[in-house]
Amino acid sequence: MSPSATRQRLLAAARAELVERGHAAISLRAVARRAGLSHAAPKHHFHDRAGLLTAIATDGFAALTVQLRRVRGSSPEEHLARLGRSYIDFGLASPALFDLMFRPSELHPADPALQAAQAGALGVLGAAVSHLAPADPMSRDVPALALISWALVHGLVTLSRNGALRPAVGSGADDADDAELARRLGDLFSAYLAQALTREPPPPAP
Amino acid sequence: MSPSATRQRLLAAARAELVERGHAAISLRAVARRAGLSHAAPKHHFHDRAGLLTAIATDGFAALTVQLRRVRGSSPEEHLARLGRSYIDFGLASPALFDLMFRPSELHPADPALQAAQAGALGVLGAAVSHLAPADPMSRDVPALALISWALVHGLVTLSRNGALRPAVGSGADDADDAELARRLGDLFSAYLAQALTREPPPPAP
DNA sequence: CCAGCCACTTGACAGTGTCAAGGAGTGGCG
DNA sequence: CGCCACTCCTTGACACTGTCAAGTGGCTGG
Repeated sequence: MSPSATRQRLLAAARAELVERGHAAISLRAVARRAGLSHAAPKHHFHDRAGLLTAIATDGFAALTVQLRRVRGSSPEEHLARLGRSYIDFGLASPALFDLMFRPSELHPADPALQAAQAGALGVLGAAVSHLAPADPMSRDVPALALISWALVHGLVTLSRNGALRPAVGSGADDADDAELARRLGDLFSAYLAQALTREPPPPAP
Repeated sequence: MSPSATRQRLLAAARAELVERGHAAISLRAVARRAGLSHAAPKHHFHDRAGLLTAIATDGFAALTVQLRRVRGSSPEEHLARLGRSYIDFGLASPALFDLMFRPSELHPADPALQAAQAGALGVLGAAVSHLAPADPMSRDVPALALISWALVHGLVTLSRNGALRPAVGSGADDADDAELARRLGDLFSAYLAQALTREPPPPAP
């Protein structure tokens, strides 16, 4: 709870280990060593290994939320499209953190702080979609559309980092192409979504 | 390569450990014990821990492919919708396996057998989408739509198992409601997609 | 018959998460 | 002032893990 200095030091060390050692092969003893503490120091602040990871994931959701809140768009459609792009960028910029955030088996999924942070991120998407089509006859499906949009961008991040999109992009593709394809697919989806909601002719393809 | 008996026994034990111990906290020594072999037996057949997991993931993609190939639909739209539902069901029926299949950090992502199995599953979705709108002026975006559809159902599975959809479904929700919501969102998406492609009035909401 | 190979075991090593117990410092209270 | 309780952290230990090196058994082909 109280952000004691050593607790913060442990968290910083854990984040560093996370980004450089990659994925969740993160070791309590290694972060303690990096923080200059004894090997059981983490146990005191975060009861478990899962407890430490939960704290990091919670911070991750908070960071995602503020990043999404910063997004602006001249129209509701553009706003949603930029939100999706921002979400994709977040996932691709810090893959290890993003991975961890959606790995409930290694976290304490019932942790209230974690759930609150998670709900905060969804709230941004929900608000954006509800602004998109407030008077549309299908507006009762609007939360559903928020979830669909979320699932879409989330899936794009996952597949992109798996290289699963690569066969579609060509033989000489690299990671950057993969990421760019993910962004373009997100844009394309929001174009389709806007078209379906306004029932106007589709926008020119990118 | 050759499906020697003990190799099969190890794989079976590993799958059993995977479903009951959950996620990838699967231990080489535990599967060897369960298979009645010595603790280093897995090393001989699958060089690494990642090697074992890669073999299981490859089998998983193969199983997903045959399940998707079995799907039929009276119309291309219905076919795609049922494919999505089948994909979601697969992910929710065996969450640990599904998790593993999309965790390249714990696999050997460059393994040719794994990549082939992965491409096979995508091929089924790609074929379904290309049948959906062959003469549509936007048909050059059809592979993009296959990827979008894949990303959507994939994200739905991930979010559903995370309980991330739960806030939208109500306070008294449980896992079954979550799964049902994921399926309904998949159906809704395919309805939107069909509408966007045919530019006809939207179908009645479920 | 026997050399070679394949499939597997045995033994060892460093590293891990978790627990119990203990110590060092600090603040409060008689 | 003296003492106590408390929080924070360390130390030591345990069982367990993945990985490697070396060894063993049995089957096979020459």
